[in-house]
Amino acid sequence: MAFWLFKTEPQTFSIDDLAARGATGECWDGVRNYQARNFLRDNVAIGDGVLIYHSSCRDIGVAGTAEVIRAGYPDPSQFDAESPFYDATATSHSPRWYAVDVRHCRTFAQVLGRAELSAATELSAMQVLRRGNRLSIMPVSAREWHAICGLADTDG
DNA sequence: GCCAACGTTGGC
DNA sequence: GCCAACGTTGGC
Repeated sequence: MAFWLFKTEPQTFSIDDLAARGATGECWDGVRNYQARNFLRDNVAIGDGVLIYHSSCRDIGVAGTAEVIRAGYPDPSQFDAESPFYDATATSHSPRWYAVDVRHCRTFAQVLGRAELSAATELSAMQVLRRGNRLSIMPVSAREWHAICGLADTDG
């Protein structure tokens, strides 16, 4: 079992939106970066844990957790001419972009902000905390995962 | 709104 | 295949 961090802008799709999807979960589509695509296509597996990270908003940070319920498959939005994620160069025979499905597990009492995360020694090397980081899908170590769950448990 | 950092594009 | 220009991301 592996752990991941997925970024999302909550004004577009938040942890509450994910929670509202219940056990059905949500297709995590629209990822248009090759490194992130490769993770979705090749590495993200059913049962993996996902930190839901809110970016570009007032309360930046880890908002809760989710679980992968479907591994990588061609992102349907690349074939949808009406979608902002449409990619005319992609074909069903040769898809370019991938998605996974996730379902909500937990909403933290408070969003764990960057200052709080940075203060934890176990999280000193966390990729999302690195300056200039722009990856929207990135691996998280088991140690980081457990440290963050621990912070959430003792928070609020 | 600013600006640094990054990924992508396109001319050569 | 290099690399400068450009557009985007994302914290502040």
